Amino acid sequence: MNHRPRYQQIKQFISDAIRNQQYAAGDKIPTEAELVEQFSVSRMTVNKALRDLVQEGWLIRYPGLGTFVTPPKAESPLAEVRNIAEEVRERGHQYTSQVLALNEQAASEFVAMQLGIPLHSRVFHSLIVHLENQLPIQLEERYLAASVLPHYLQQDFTQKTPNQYLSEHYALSSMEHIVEAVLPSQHAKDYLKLDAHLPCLQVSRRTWSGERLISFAVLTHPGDRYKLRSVMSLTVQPSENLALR
Amino acid sequence: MNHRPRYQQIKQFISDAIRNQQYAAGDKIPTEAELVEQFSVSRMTVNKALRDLVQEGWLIRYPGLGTFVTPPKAESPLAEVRNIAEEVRERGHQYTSQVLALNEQAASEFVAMQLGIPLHSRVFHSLIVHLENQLPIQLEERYLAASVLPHYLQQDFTQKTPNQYLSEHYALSSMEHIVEAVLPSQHAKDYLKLDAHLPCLQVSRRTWSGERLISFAVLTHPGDRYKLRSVMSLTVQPSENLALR
DNA sequence: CTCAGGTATTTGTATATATATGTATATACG
DNA sequence: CGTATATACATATATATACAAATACCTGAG
Repeated sequence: MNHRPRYQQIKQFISDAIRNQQYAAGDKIPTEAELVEQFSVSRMTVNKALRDLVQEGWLIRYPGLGTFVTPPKAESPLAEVRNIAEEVRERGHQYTSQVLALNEQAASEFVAMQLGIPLHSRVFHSLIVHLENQLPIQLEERYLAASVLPHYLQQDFTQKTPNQYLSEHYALSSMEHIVEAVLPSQHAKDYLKLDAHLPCLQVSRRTWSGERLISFAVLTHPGDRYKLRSVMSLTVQPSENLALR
Repeated sequence: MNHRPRYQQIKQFISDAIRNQQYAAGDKIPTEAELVEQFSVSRMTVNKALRDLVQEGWLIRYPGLGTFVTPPKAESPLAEVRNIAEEVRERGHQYTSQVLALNEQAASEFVAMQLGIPLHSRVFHSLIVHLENQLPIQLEERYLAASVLPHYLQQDFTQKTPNQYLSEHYALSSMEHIVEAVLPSQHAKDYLKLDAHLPCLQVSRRTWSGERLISFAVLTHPGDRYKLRSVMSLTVQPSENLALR
């Protein structure tokens, strides 16, 4: 069944527990002796796993005391999800953004379903346009339950993208994307300065921290100008307004 | 008798055993020493066979541990890449397909670059439209190096999708997708029966088996009718014709 | 009470051994 | 040149054992 080297499985187990926040920063994790017991391996195998995790920056160890979780750097599994501001700057271009809306709403049926919360419960909403060399490249419409981040509305999102702000408060662990090609909505036409006939890429993204659903965002890109690169599998899914029968 | 090279016979024997489920995913297969015994050959011959099977994605090896059948879930996310025919049938709809083109070509600059092969080398090309209840839902244009699957052109792709055919001959291990929203090409307009102003989802997919790049395909979907669901991260990437400076 | 010293706990490190794969070289054959 | 063999050495995983070093805790002397 399990074919990978034992020490790698142990590494996985521990780093998973840290990502899931079963161990918080500063927590003491089990001793080598306890892990030997738990995994039925020799101490040197456990030691190899822990030394690796120290090397990778997950843990810090003190002889006589134990092994402790180090504060998580940018080393979240979503390191692969690049921040749009960083991407733009890496291309050597100027990044700016405009906050078009930032307010509190009662959850509509759609938003409530996406976030898995009761209808009409309080949600925060933001609408931001991201610009590369003054040219709008992404329209970001985001919703999150008010209880998730009570000070969301006080943030200045021209300085820090909502995604950055979320990452600082939650160890984001998984995402789901649904990608569609659509004609631009009125919003998109206005703020991305698009013609009505230009196709747009619309990405609906939900973000989890462990089991907790944190945020729902709709990202709209001018389709002829940007591509989305994925490292994973895609499966075809019929849209709601599909009339096939 | 059989005068194929010994190492190929060994490859065949092992990959057959995997296909026959004599070894399940994650199972440990015999060590080189044991196979040397069994086939009465030198270790280097066994080693050549096993290295090939690793390259083709069937096996994964660890020094000191052994050789294991590549597991489907943990390390190959492609279990989630659904076959379009199966997806349609799971929705209780009728699946059909039409082969619009099936031929051999010299690799164009674009195709050669995508497949990482020399310019003008021989490639197979197929153009297939997939239909759900008679309605075209995907246009699949596919290229692969002729050396990868010499009998590709002899297949009946109304019975078996190219992807199915590939999976039977290679343990597909990774994919890369680039997703764009575009207006339909002439091909797409003709075969998907779309209006010129309807946005399309265009998915460029490259498929690997281990380290080997197997195939390049462009899948076009009517954007208002289908969505693509992804379970992974996406990063924005500028397209070639981006004029920002 | 403080302090020195012993003890238990925990990690750090080193060595040896067994196993299995990774790689390189030389040779031979058709 | 590709196939196949023979040999040799390197590398990676895992176990077992031993001892060193850092820390915390307890205890008895003063």
